[in-house]
Order: sequence, then structure tokens, then C-alpha cells
Amino acid sequence: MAAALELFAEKGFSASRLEDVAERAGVSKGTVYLYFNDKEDLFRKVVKADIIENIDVFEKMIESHQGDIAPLLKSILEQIGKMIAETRLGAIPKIILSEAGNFPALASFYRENVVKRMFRLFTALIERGVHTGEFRGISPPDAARIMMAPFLMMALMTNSPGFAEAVELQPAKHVETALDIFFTGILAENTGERI
Amino acid sequence: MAAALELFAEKGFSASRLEDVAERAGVSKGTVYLYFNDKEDLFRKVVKADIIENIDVFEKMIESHQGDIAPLLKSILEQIGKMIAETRLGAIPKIILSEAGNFPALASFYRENVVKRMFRLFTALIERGVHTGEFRGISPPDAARIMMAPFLMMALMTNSPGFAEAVELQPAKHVETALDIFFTGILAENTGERI
Amino acid sequence: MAAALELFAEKGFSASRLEDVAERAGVSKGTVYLYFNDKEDLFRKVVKADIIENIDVFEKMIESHQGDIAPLLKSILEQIGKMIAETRLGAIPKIILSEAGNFPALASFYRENVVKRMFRLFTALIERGVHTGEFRGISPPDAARIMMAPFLMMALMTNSPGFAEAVELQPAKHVETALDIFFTGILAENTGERI
Amino acid sequence: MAAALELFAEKGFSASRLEDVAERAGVSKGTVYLYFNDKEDLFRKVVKADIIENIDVFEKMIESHQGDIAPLLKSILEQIGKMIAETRLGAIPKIILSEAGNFPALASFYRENVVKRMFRLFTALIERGVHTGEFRGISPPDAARIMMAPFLMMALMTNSPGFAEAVELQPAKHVETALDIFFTGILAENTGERI
DNA sequence: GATGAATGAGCATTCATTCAT
DNA sequence: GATGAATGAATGCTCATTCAT
Repeated sequence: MAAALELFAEKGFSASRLEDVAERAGVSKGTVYLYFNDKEDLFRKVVKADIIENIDVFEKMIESHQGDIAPLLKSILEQIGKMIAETRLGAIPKIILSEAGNFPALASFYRENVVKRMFRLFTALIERGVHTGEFRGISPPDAARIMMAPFLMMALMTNSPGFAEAVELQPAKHVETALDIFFTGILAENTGERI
Repeated sequence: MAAALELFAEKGFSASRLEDVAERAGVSKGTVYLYFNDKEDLFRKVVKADIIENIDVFEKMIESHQGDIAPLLKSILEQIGKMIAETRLGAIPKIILSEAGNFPALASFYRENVVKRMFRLFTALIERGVHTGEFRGISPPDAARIMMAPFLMMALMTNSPGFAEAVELQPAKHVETALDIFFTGILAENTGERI
Repeated sequence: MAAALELFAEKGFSASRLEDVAERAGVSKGTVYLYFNDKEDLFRKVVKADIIENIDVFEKMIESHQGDIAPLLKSILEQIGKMIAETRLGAIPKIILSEAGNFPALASFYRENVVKRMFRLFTALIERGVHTGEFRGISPPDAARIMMAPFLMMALMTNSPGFAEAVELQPAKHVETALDIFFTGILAENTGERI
Repeated sequence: MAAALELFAEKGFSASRLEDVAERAGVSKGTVYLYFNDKEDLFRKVVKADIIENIDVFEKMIESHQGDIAPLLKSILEQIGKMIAETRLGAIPKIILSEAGNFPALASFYRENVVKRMFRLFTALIERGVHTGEFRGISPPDAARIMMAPFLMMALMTNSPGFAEAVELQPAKHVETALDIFFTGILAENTGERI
């Protein structure tokens, strides 16, 4: 699965050859089919192991969390930022975005199990903060959307060779700035200032 | 070329079969090769006719423009937003982003002829505004990057079936909001307020 | 037809594109079909105009010839050698040899109208010389075959880039030597010497 | 590879369809690509296995040979004649001759690995014979060229359906005669006679 | 007479998937 | 459990030929 993630990250889903995945994993082509029904199944299992597992962890963190929301939210976002920066996981949303049209089952799986869950998770978290008065009275789903956008952008840029360079963009810094704006400007308790 | 754009938008570059392009255009496979050297050439010519032509127009508008910068900038951005919303042109950056790794020549062509030109164009325009005091003293390239991001997001979302729906996002509105923030918060003449 | 000969000489029959023939002739592809039924017909007409015409001439020369045979024979062979050296006509037997299997109709046409006629022509001529005692009592068909071989070799070598160079062979010289052997050794009036 | 040689012999290189090779070999199209990178590679490997292997053998025979040169030379030539007569190997030089212009890489490979090696081999052998006084003082490369020519002719004739028949030529006999002339007339120790 | 736009059968090559060993 | 040989559908591209203008 690690080999698959690497290759998917480099070439996308349909351009990755099962044979290359096998070779990189040091097994034979046939062996891949012992563990995965087909190419889509392999992709799904990569997503499950690498992303959905993490969402499970986040959900448990949130459930058991007590006290201020902001530190938890920041911690989760930092972890996500780190993953995108240090692993090839950011390639997965890029692949889904790219190939959604050609692999609707895959896209649908990802939407249900990743995008929607993350969206619900963030929405709920922000809602909690708004309830307790920790955050301003912004619409939680709107805030969640605004918050998620720069991460998607970072994931895309980090995994599209040449694109970021063309506009001299540093993905990690982009996220940092966006989150700074987000936290101080959007979520900060209403003090009457204009964001 | 219209048929090609449609198909590329639906399936991406490599998953689009030349034969389908031909069929949709109402001609035979061979006919396509009378007008385009190969698939990459077809794509390049679509980009040229549909995007680069517009950049030429924008550049001429800018050259001959006199007076305040903001209205011109807004007008250009509006046109871009309209194109993304009403045509399938937004699929092109999506395709480039998706398939850059597998078609480096195409990606490089796009970077040089579209991304960099747009970036220079916006940077120069903002710089003019900063010079005349119309805009705040923000770094023009930074401002250009921030300004372009939501359009890329809009282009991606509009052309990835199901993605926007998953987070209940309205791409056009997303851009509007982002630009509103941008113009009032980032470019507005410095009045001492925090953005 | 000149353009066709050139191209056939360069690339062989099936690898020559009708479009290139047309272009080299300065006309359009369609025009070719005004004058030739198809590609094979074009080839046949080239053969007819460039080779069969010459055979007709040779036959007439022979018919009207009086006196010693050797000078006439030498003159004909010299003309053939010159044609191979100075025009691209030598490519035609090469093409036939090469593509006989794939274009049996063409091969058969060439055999009947060129090879057999030349063979008969030479055989008859040598026979005349043997009859008059000018040549030794060699079997005329054998002599004709031996005489024709170096010309075929010359035609092949002259029209196969790199082949002659590989064995440092000079096609024209090869023919000259072979004919010298042929005339002094094989056709010379029997003087009791061993050839 | 046997199937490939057969088909190449029948149709030449470019007119042979990989699918037919596969079918004749009793495998599927894809299987061919498991063992050969592409069509050219297949051809090259046929040449290597069927011809270059034999040249290696000849070279070893020569190296270890002691005593008179003529018997060794005759033995090698006989083997070559036998191969041309009894297998389809003679088709290979024919193909190279025919398609050299369209597949320069193939032609160059053949020139370097077959033609030049055979030429050097024969030249060296004759040179040895001349040194020891076994052969007349003829120029070894000239002799090698003259010796090789009838084999090329035989290979061409044997593999061009209809050509030999058109001049009632028996390729094998042609070689025999030519070699007889060659050995008694050209290589025979100088006895003062004219060849 | 000449054009050139259009056609579509044809071929080399790729790769997900299967299965006997 | 693992292999790797085998498959064949799929696709980009070519080119002889046709035909309306």
C-alpha cells in the first residue's frame, strides 16, 4: 500500500500501472491480486488505511476532548498540514479531484468517507465553539468550508510538479497565512472589529 | 475544438479518446488528424484559442487603460469568473493540475503561456495601483497569488462532479465572497485598519 | 512519375506515401488519381515509361543491327550501367525483389514485361554471336544469366544506403570488372584457353 | 522467433504483423511483448540467434584451425550455402537490403554485426592463405567481396518468389558454379595461367 | 482538370486481470 | 502464499482512396 500511494502520487490513479506498484513493493503482479480485488480496491484500501484511520482518531479526540475548542482545532489542522507536507497523502484528494469523472465509484466512496466526514467534524467542532461563545457567531458550515479550502489548495500544489513554482508559491506558508487570517479574523470572539 | 474541450472537461486529457472527440464533432477519426498533429497538439490549440486569446485581450485592455485600476481589475476578474461559470474552460487548469506529471510538455506549455502571463499581468496591475496610491502597500505578487487562488478553486470545483456538492459549496459564490474580502480588505487604501 | 520514381527509390513501394509523391510533384493528392487508378498502377506506369520504353528501343536496335554482335551488346550493357549509375531506375528491380511477396501482381507484371524480355533479348543476341562464331559455344541462357547478375547486384547496391559501404564495394567498378571477365573470359571466341 | 523468421521471410519486416507472428507461434499478441520490447527488437533477436551465433562459431573454428585454409573456407561456405538453401535465413539479408532506408537502426545493426564481421572474417582467412602461399597473390578484400556476392544473390533469389523462375535460375547451382570459378580461377596458387 | 476535405480500415503497443503451478 | 506467464480489449495514429466543389 505504501508503494501504491507513492505511485498514485507520482502518476495519478489511471496512469499508475499495477505492475509498477508490485515491483516497487517487491512482489509480483499476481500477489497484488491476493490482497486487493482490483485497482480500485487497492486505492480504496490505501485511502482507508491512510486517511480514514486518521479521521477515526480525530473523531475520538474530539469526543473525549474537554475545554477550549481552538487548541484542539489548531492541533488537528496542524497534523493535517504536516501530513500534506511530509507524506504523499495530499495526492489522494488531488487524484479524486482529477479522476472523479472517470471513476465515479471511487469519487463517491471518497466523498462519503472522507470529505463529508471531515466537513461534519469541522462543522460540529466550530459549532461547539460558537455555542460556548469561544468563536464569533459565524455560520459553522461556512467557516468549515473556508478553513478547508487552503488545505485542499496546499494538497494540490504540493502534488502538482511545477504548478506552485510557476507562481512562486510556497504551499506550507500559504496555509499558515490562511489559517492565521482564519483564526484571528474569522473565528476570533467578536470584538467589534472588521475582519 | 469545442468537442475536444467538452470531452477533455468530462474525462480529462488522457482518458479522452480521440475517436470520441471526432464523433462528438461529427467527423471521423482521421479528420481530426487533418487539423491537429496529435492529441497534445489538439489540447494546446484548444488552450491557445480559448485561453491565450483572452489573455491577449486582457493585456491590450490593460495597456490602453487609463484612470483607476480597481474597475479594470474587477472587470477582468468578472470576465474570468463568468467564463468559468458559463463555459467549460475551467476544466483546462484542472486538467493541467491533474496530468502535469504525465504530460510535462503540456504542463510546461501551460505554465509559460497561461499561468506566468496571468501572474505577471495581475502583479503589474496591482503594482500600478499601489504606485498611484489607489491600493494599500501590499506586496503585488502576494496579492496576485491570493487573488488567483479562489478562481483556481472555482475552476476545480465547477469541473469535478460531486466535489462541491459534498461540502455544499457554490463555486460562484465562493469567488464572490473571496473577492469581496480581497478588495475591501486587502487592496483597499490603507486606512490603518487591520485586514 | 518522376516524383514517384524518386520516392519509390528512397523508401520502397509500400513505404512511399501517395501524399508525398503528390507533394513532390507539386500537385494535390486527388490529382494523382486522375492519372493513375491506384498506387500499383502508378508504379506500373513508371516501369512502363522508364524501363519498358528502353527495352523497346533495345529491341529495335537489335532488329536493325548488322555486323558484329559484341559492340552492340557492349553498347546496351553500357547504357544499362549508365542508367543504374546516373538515375534512380535501379531502384525498380530492388523494389520488385523486396516486395514481390506482398504485391504479386506487380511482381508478375515486372517478370513478364521486364525480366523475361531482357532475358530473351540477351539470350537471342548471344545466340546470334555463337551462331556466327563470334562467341564461344557457351549456352546462351547461361551466359545471359551470368551477364545480368552483376547489373542486378549493382542496382541493389546503388539503391541500398550503407550496404555497399559496409564491404567497401564500388558498384560501378564491380560491374566493369564482371563484364571484363565476362567478355574476355566467357564470350571470347574459343581459343583453347581456360576461362 | 521461428514464427517471426518465417513471417519476415514471407512478407518482409514492415509488412509482417506482430499479431500474425503471435498467431503462428500459437500465442497471443500480448505474449510477444513479454519477450521482445518491440518489433525491431524481435528482428534483432532473430538475427542474433540465427546468424550472429553462427558467426561466433565460424570465428572459433577459424581461431583453432590449423593446416590448409582452403578446406576450412570451403566448409564454411558450404554451411552458409546449406543454410540459405534449407532454412529461411537468407531472407534476413534480403530484408535488410529492402528496408534499410526505412529502418536505419536495423540496417546499421546488421552491417556492424553481420556484414562487416563476415567480411573481416573472410578477408582474414584469405589473407592467411595468401601468406602461406596457398592462394594466389590476389587482394584479400577483393577476393572476399567476389566470394560473398553469389551468396547474397542466392539468398535474394531463394527468398523472392518468382524472380529466379523468371530467368530459370537455380540459386544453389549458381553458387556452386561461382565458387568453382572462384576456387580454381581466383584463389588457385599462381601457375601463370590467366583466370 | 484540379482540389483538398473526409473517410475508416489497419497496426503497434499497453496494461488490468486471470490462473496453472 | 506467491508467482509470472498469458491474455485480449483498448487506443493513438497512418494512409490509400473517394468525391463534392
